Amino acid sequence: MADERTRAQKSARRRSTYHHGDLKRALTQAALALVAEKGPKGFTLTEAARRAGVSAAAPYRHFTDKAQLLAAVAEEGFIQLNEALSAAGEGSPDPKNRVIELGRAYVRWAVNHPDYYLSMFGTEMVKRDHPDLLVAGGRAFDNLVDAIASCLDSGVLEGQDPLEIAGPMWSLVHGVASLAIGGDLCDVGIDEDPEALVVRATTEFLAVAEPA
Amino acid sequence: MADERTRAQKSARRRSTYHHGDLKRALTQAALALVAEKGPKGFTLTEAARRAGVSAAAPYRHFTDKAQLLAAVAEEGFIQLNEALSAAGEGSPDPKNRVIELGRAYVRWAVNHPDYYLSMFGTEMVKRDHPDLLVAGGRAFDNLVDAIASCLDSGVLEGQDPLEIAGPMWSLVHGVASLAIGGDLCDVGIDEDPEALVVRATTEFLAVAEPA
DNA sequence: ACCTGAACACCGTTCAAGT
DNA sequence: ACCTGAACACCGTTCAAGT
Repeated sequence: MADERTRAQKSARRRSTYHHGDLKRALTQAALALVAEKGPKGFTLTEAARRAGVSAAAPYRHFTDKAQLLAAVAEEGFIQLNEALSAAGEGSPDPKNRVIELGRAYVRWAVNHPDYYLSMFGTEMVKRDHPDLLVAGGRAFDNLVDAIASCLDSGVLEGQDPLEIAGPMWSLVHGVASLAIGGDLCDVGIDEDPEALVVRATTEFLAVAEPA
Repeated sequence: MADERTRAQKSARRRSTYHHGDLKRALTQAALALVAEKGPKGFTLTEAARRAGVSAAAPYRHFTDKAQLLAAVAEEGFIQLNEALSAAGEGSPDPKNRVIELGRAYVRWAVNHPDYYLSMFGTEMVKRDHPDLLVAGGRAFDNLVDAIASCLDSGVLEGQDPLEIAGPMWSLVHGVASLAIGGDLCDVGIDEDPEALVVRATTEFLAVAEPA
């Protein structure tokens, strides 16, 4: 209504007791903060609504359910991861070195943002149900595929399909990130820094595909 | 009441409508079934109690909280994984081949028991808080370490500490298992069978550490 | 169109009380 | 010692009703 319009426009003064403009964005922001604070496990739709200043039922005007709000968080995670990877890739002109640096940047980002990472690869929702999430995830993955393709093109690595190398490589990198976040490496007595470990492992792994 | 008592004593001779004997075991069994049916996410302490035929408060006589019951499930998972790995190891006398077969068996077990696997590596509880879990996990991991140590001893692989190879190797194998279960590999267009992928990847990885 | 309020069917957990 | 019953403080979700 007219009243609401005004309120929204001077939000700097009036705030949002009346939840005007983009509650959707406010909820996503609140969800992001909550996941960062308490992890994806402690994230609650009700509390996200509370922080956004609306009733517990309000979110259902913008998200079909809790999982969809969590998917929005995960999507933001993939976007940020993608940015971290792009930056790392641009900083490493040499194609093979770039692949290694992508691995390092991936693990670094994951370890520094464990809650995001868990929301991206946890089981609270099924990616398949959230197309935007698949797109964002695919974009992040493409950094790796492109770098490997460069290696193949320039003859630094041998192989046909870059995916044949990208699969194992992603598995390795995700495995390190995942086990590091879970504390599992430490639990079995591996105290090596995860970044160092992934650099060592990817370097060795890539050595195999080198031309003779 | 008296009625219930009678029921307890017969139901196949003795049974446990009266829940006496080992409710702890009954709860663990119920939890196992629930996790297998609905995944660790859908697992509920209340329903585990319901299936065991007791009130929602009863479990607290045997477990401090929900996480501890889930830890019992995860521990059982590690025990079964350990058995699968031991069997695979014994079937492969050649040391290097044994390492590869351990990777294959690991991924196979994980893909065939995704709910167990998720309860073992999910975030519903912190392993650190459950010593038995660390022990069981360590035992499973030792299969890999021992096999790698055999390779070093027999000179099939070069290196100092088996953990230096076991770390990347576990990361790789866990990464494949984890991404396969989550459907992430398929999502980015990698349709290769996870077992085949892990065999290929570990074989290549081990080739690097071969003596010249 | 967007939000509230009240309601429903659940949870995990605690605690007095029973046997 | 082990379990129940009732209670508490939450959830996610739905739906009529307000503006």
